[in-house]
Amino acid sequence: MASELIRDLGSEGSKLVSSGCGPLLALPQDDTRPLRQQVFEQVRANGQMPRMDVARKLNISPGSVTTITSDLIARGLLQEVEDSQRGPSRGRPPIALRVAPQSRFVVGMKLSDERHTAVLLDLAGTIIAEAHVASASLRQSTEDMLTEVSSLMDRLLQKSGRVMSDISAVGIGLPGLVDASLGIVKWSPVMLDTDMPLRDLLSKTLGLPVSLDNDTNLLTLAELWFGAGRGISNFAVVTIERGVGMGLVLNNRLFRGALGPGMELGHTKVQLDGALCRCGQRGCLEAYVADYAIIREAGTAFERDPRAESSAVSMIETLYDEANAGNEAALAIFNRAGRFLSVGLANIVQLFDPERIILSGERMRYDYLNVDDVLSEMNSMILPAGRAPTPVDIHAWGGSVWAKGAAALAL
Amino acid sequence: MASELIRDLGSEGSKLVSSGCGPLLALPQDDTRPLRQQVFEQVRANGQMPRMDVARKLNISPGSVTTITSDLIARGLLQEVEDSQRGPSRGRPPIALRVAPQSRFVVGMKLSDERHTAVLLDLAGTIIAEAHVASASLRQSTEDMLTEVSSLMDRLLQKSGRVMSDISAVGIGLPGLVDASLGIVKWSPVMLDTDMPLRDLLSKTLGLPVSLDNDTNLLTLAELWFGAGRGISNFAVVTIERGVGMGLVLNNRLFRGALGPGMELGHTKVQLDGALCRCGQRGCLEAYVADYAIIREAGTAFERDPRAESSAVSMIETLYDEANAGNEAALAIFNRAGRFLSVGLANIVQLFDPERIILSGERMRYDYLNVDDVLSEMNSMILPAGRAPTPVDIHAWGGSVWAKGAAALAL
DNA sequence: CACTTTAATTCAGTTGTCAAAATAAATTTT
DNA sequence: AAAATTTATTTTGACAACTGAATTAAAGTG
Repeated sequence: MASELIRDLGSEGSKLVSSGCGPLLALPQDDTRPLRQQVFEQVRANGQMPRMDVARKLNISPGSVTTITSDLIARGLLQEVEDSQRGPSRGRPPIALRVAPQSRFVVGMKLSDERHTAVLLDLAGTIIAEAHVASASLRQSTEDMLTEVSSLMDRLLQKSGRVMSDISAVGIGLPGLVDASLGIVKWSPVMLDTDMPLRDLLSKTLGLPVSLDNDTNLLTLAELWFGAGRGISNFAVVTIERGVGMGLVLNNRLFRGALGPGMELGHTKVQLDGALCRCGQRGCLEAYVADYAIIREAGTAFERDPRAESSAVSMIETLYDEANAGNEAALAIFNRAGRFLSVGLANIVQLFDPERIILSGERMRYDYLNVDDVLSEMNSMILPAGRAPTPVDIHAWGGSVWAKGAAALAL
Repeated sequence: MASELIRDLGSEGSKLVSSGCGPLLALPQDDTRPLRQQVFEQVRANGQMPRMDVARKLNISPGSVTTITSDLIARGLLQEVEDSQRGPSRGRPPIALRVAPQSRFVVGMKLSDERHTAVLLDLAGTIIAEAHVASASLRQSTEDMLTEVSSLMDRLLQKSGRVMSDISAVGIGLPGLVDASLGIVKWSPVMLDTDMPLRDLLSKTLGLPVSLDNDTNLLTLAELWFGAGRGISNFAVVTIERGVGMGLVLNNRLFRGALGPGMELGHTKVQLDGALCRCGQRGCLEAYVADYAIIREAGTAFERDPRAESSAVSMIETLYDEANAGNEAALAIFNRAGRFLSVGLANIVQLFDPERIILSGERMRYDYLNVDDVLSEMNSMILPAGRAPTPVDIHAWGGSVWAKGAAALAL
C-alpha cells in the first residue's frame, strides 16, 4: 500500500537524460514591471522625492527618469512640488515629485455582519472620505448585498462630492473563504449563497473594476501599504477577532497560499487531542484563544450559562474585571489562552522565520492576554535560544483600516 | 509597558499625506533574468525542445529565439538534436535543441559526519561520475575539512577523467546552520569551528566558485530540480533523519527565511509542556518523532539502557521487529510518533497551504511510521474538511541525492 | 508538380535605456 | 560682482534588444 507511494529518487538518473532538469517554470512570471510603473511606485512609496533620488534608488540613468516623469506628469499622475523646502546646500535645488492627489481615486470597502465601511482614497493613499452603512441582517442574499454595496457607494460619493466616473477601481474585503484570483466567494459568514462570483457581479453593478479578497488578507495589505509592514519584505500579520487568522507577506508580496483558502492559523494544532474546537476537531489554537473558548472555560469554572449573558463581549469583559480584581480562576483562564497563543506565534517563527510579527486586532483583546508574558514565552520557545528575538508589533486598529487595505488591493 | 507597544494604525491618517503609501520596495530585485538565460533554462527544463516551442512558451518572437539560440550554440552551450523523431505531420520539421552535455560540468558535494559524497554533473543534469571519501572524525577542524574536500575532488576528477579546469562551479551542503548568502557556517555538527567563512576558504582552495548551503535546503533543491517538485510552484519538503527538517519552495524558488537559520520544523511545538526535547524545551515535534525520542520511549517501556545497544539504528530496528511481531507496547510507540508527525504535517498545510508535501528520508523510517495512518490522520486535521487533501509524496533517496541538490545550487 | 503547412531565418523598424554633453540654478570663492 | 563650484535636470546621439513582416526551408498533400 504505502510502499507504492514511495519512489526512489536516486535511481532516476537514466531517465533524466531526455527529461531535462531544473524547475519547470510554468509561468513566464513577468515580474519585471515596466519601468514607468516602478518610478511611479517609488514616488508613491516615498511620498515625494526628486528625480535624482529616483534614479539613484532604481539604478537607472537620470535621463530615463526625466523621460518617464515628464510623461507621467503629462498624464496627470505626478506633479512637481512647489515649495520643496530644504536646508542650505550647494547646487541646483532638487524639485521633488509627488503623486498628483486629485488625479484618480479608489474606493475600499469592508463588508461585515454588522455594518459595511467604505473609504475613498486618492492615489497617494490619503483618505478623502469615509462612509458606513448598517447591514440589514447577519447573513444576506447576494442581491441584498449588491444593493447595500450600491447604497454604500452612493453615500460615499455624496459625502465626498465626487461622481462615479472619478473612481478608478474598487477593492472589497469580506470574511470567509474567498478566491481572490477568480473573485469568487466560496463561503462567507455574511452571505447566504456559496460559490458566488461576487466580484463580477459587483463589477457589473458598479460599472467599475473590482478586486475581492479575504478580510485578513486585506488587513495584511493595509500593514504592507500603510502600517508597520512597509519596508519589511517578510512578515506575518496575526489577527485575533472571533477566530484567529493570519496573513503573510513574502518578498514584499502578499502570499495567498497555493491550493486552498489561504492560511488558517486558528486551526493549527497546538495540542494533540486537545480542547474541542468549533470546527469539530481537537487541539486547534482557536479552541484556546478565541472568545468562545474563553467563555466556555468561564462557564465551566463559574457554572454560568453561556446563554445567560447578553453578549460574548460583555461576558469576557466581566471576566477580565474579575481577573484584575484578583480572581484566581479568571486569571488562570486568560493566562492559559496567552500561553497557547505563545505556542502559535512561536510555531510561526519556527516555520517562516519572518522579520517581524504584527499582532492586529481590537485593543481590548491584547489587554486581556497579558502581552509581555505572551511575548517572553514565545521567545523562550524559539530555537536557537541565542538568536535575535523576532520583533513583534501590536497594532490596534480603527474600523477603517480594513477598508484601507481594500483600497490598497484596488491600487 | 505593553501598551507602549500598541499603536493605533487607524489614527495615522494625517501623517500619511507626506509619507506616501505602498510597500517600500527596498530591493532593486532585478528579477528579470536576461532573455538569453531564460531561453537556456527553458531548454534545460524540457530536456529538449524546438525553437518555435521556446518562442511560444516564453511569449517572444521566433526571430529573437533564432538570434539567441545561434549565439548559445556558438558558445557551445546548446546543440541541435539530430534525430528528432516525430510522427507524420505537415510543414517543415522542427529541429529540437538541447543542452550540450559535454560543454561544462558542475560538482555537488555533501559533507556529513560519516562520509562525504560528490557527484559530477553536466549542464543537462546527468550524473557523469560519483565519488566518496570517509570522513576522518565526527567533528573536524576547518583545515582537515578543506583537505578532505580537496582529496574528494581529486578522486572525483580521477574517476571521471576530467581536470579541474573542466569544472565551472561547485555546490556544497552540510548539516547545521549555514548562511547561504554569506557563505558562512555558523554552526555545524561536523565542524569544530563556528562562524567560519567556509565558502571563501573552499573557493580559494579549489580555485572555483563555490556555493554553500544547509543540507535540508539542498534536498529541497534536488526535489525542485530533479524530483517531484518540478513544475510545482509551492511545496514543502520534510526530512526525517536525526532531526526533523523542512525546506520550502515558494513561487518556484527556495525560501530561506528572513532573519535566522531558516525553518525548523523539528522544534515546532505540538504539545504545550510536552515531552522534553534535546534542545531543552518541551513539546517539540522532534521530541516525539526523532530517533532519540523513540529510543527513549523504548528504554522506558522495556527498561533497557539506551547505551547498552550498539547503535541507535539497530535499536530502532529491533523495536520495529517487535512491533511487527505483535508487541503492543512497541507498536504504541511508533503509533504515537506517527500521530505527532501528522500534527506537524497538518500544521504545515494550515499555515502554508502548499500544493504538495514531499516526505523525504531513508526508506526505513517510513516503514516504521505507518504512512497510511499518518496521512489519513493528517488530512482529518485539516480545515475545511471538504477541501481537496494536499497530496503527499514520499521519496526515499539514495545517498547521491543531496549531492545532486548541491550541484543544482551550483547551476 | 503545384499547393499547403509549419519551422526557422533575415531584416528593417521600434522601443527603451544609457552615457555624455549641455543647460539650469543654486552656493562659494576670488 | 564675477568667476568657479556644485548639484539637478534636460537634451542628444548611440546602442542593444526585441518585434513584426517578409522570406527561405523542408516537409506533406492532392
